[in-house]
Amino acid sequence: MAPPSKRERTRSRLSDCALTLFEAHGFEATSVGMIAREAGVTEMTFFRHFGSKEQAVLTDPFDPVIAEAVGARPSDEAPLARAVRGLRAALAELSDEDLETARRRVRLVARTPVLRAAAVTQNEATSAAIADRLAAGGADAFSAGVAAQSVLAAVTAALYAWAEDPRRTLTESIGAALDVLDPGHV
Amino acid sequence: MAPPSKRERTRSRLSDCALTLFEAHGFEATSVGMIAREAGVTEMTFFRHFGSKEQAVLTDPFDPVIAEAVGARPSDEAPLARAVRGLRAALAELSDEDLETARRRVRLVARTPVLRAAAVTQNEATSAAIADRLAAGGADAFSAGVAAQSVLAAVTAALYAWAEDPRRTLTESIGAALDVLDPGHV
DNA sequence: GTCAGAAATGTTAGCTCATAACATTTCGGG
DNA sequence: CCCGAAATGTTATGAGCTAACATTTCTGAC
Repeated sequence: MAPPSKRERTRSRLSDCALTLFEAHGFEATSVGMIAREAGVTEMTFFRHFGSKEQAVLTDPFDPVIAEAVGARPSDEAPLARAVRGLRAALAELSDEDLETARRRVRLVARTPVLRAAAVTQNEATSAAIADRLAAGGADAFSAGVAAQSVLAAVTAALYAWAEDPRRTLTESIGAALDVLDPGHV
Repeated sequence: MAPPSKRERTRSRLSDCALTLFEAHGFEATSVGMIAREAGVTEMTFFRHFGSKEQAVLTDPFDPVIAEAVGARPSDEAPLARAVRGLRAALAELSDEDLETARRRVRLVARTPVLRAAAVTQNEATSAAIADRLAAGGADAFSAGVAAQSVLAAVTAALYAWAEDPRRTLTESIGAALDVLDPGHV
C-alpha cells in the first residue's frame, strides 16, 4: 500500500483526536476547535476533511460491503429473506482487526442522539443500494424499499447492542437480530 | 374545547408559516428569522415554542396512538407479529381530517434529509414504547427492540411513499409495508 | 539541489442556529 | 380596573459551517 499522503495523515489524526475527545468529554461538549487544536491544525482544516462534526465519527467501514452481498443471493427468494440472507453472508467477510476500532465508534454513536440521527443519513445510501438489488431481482420498488429499510433498522439495533456489551459477538448480535425478522432460516 | 390561549395561537401561527415557507423555498433556505418575521414575532419566540427549526415540522400526530395499540395484542404472539398487528389495529383509529394536513408535513420530511434524520429521534421514543410493551409480553429485550425498530422503519418507508403519491391511501400503504414483514396474516 | 506548479493549510469575515439573562409588554381573573 | 403571571422582546454570546483570498508545504522534473 502506498505511503499515506499528507492529506490522509491529517485526516486520520483529526479522526483519532475527535474520537478520543468525544469519548472523554462527550460529543456536544467537544467543539471542533478543540479537535483541530489537538490535531495541531485549524478549525477550517477540519471542515476541509469532514463535512460536519458528525462525519468525523461516521466513516462507516461496513456500508460498502453489504450491498454487494445482497445482490449475490438467488433472485427467486422473497425480498425480505433475500436481504436478510445477503446480510448474513456479508458478515463473514469482515476482519477481526477493524472490529475493536469500530466498536468504539459505534458505541459513541449509540450513546449520542445527534449521531444516531446522522447515522441514518449514512444508512440511506446503503438502503437504497440494497433496494436496487432487490428490485433488480424482480421485487416491486415499494416492497424492496420497505425490506431494505427494515433490515437495516434491525442491523443498526444489533450494532448498538453489540457495541455496548463486550461479551457479545458482532456475528451473534446481527444473527440474532436477523432471526427476529426471518425466523425460518434454520 | 377551550378557546386557544395566546401561546397556542402563536405556536400554531409559527407552525403554519414555517410549513408554508419551507414548501416554498426549501427547509435549509428558510431561516427561522424569516419564519418569525412572517408570524409577526421574534426569532427568540420561535425557539421558545420549538426546541429547534426541525421541531416546527415534526409535531407527529401519529406517535401517541401507536404504542397503546401494540400492547392490546395478545401476548402469546411472536414479538414481530405482535408489533405488526398492533400497528394495523392502530390505523383504524385515525381520522380522515388530519390526514391531508399530515401529508404536507410528511412529504416535506420525505424530501429533506435533515428532517428525515431528525424524525428518527422522534421515532426512538415510539420505538422504545413499543419495545416495552413487547417485553412486558414476555419477549426478551433484544428481540423486542429489534422488532420495534424494524416495524417503525417499515412504517416510515410507507409514510414517505404515501406522502409522495396522491393516489395512495395511508391504510393501503402501511398495510402493504407490514405485509412485507409479516406476509402470513391473511 | 532547486525551482515551479500544485496541494494543503491558514486567515478573515460572515451567516445561521441556539441559549442565557434581563427588561417589557400583554393577558386574564378577581 | 388592576395586579400577578404568562408571553414576548432585547441584547449578548457561542458553536457550526461556508466563502474568498493569502500563505505555506509538498512533489516531481530538471
